[in-house]
Amino acid sequence: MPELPEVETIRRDLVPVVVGRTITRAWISPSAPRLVQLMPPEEFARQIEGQRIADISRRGKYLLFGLDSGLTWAVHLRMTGRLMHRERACPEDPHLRATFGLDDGTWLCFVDMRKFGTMWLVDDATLVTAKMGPEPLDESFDPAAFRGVLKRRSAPIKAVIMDQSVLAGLGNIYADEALFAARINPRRAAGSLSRQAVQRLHAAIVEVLHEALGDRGSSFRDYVDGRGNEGSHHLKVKVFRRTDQPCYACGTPVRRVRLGGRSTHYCPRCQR
DNA sequence: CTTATTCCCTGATTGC
DNA sequence: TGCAATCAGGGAATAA
Repeated sequence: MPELPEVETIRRDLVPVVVGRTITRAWISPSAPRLVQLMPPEEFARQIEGQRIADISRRGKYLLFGLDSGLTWAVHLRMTGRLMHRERACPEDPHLRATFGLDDGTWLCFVDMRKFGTMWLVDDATLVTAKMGPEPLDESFDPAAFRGVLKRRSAPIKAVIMDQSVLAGLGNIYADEALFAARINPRRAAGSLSRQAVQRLHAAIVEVLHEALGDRGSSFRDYVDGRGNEGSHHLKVKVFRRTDQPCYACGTPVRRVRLGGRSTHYCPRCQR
C-alpha cells in the first residue's frame, strides 16, 4: 500500500530515467478495463503516444507526469500498483496491466494484482487533486491550521488524518505510526485533542514520514520502488501489524481494533 | 455539511 | 490435508 513516502520514492527513482523521454508506444491490458479513467483505454493510449515527459511531481499519493503538450498523466497506485522502469521489455507477469515504451528503448511497466490502480490523462491536474489537503512535508502543513480543521471534526482522529481532504498522503501504516509517536489513542475524537496533543501529532506526522522516506518506504507485501526493489521501513515500525507483540516503549501487547473499516494498531498504555 | 458502510479485486490466511 | 469463508485496504459511491 503505497503512501506518501513510497510514492515519493518512486517519483525520485523515475525522474532521472524518464524525464525528457518521449512515450513511443502505450498498451493497456484488456484485463484492466477500469484502469484508465474518463476515456476508453484505446483513446488514452493513442493520446499519450508521442508525448514527451517534461517533469514528474507528486500530490499526496498521486504521481503526476507533466507532458510537453500541457497534459498531465496522473497515476494512483492504490493498494497493489507498481510502476517500474525497466531497461528491457516488461517481464511476463499475470498482473501486468499496462506498458509504456520510451524513445531510448527502455520501458515503464505497470503491474497491479488487485486492479484498484487508476490513471488519467487530463488538461488540468487539479481535476484529480482538487479536494486534497496540505502536503505534510511542505510549509503549507501548519500546526495552527491543522488544529483548526481537527477542532471541527468529531470522528476518530485516525479516520480524520487519513482523510485526504484534511491531509494528503497518509495511509493506514503511517497514520498508526504517527499516532503512536504522538501518544494519542486512535479512537479519540479529533475535536477533543488539546493544543499540545495536536502539536505532538503534527510533529509526529512529519517525523514518521521523513523516517520512512529515508528508508525508501515500507514493503509489507506489494510495494516496490521505481526500480522494482523493496523499501526497508517495515522493519522499523512501532505498532503497525505488531498485534499482540510487546510495545517497544512499555512492553504492553500491541492491540488491534477495527476503525473506519481499517485495521488499527496501538499501544493501550502509551496511547490513552 | 458530517460520519459510517459498501464496494471494487485477488492472493494469503484462517477455520472447520 | 482440503476447501470455503474471511481478510487486507485506498478511495469512490452511497446511505443516514
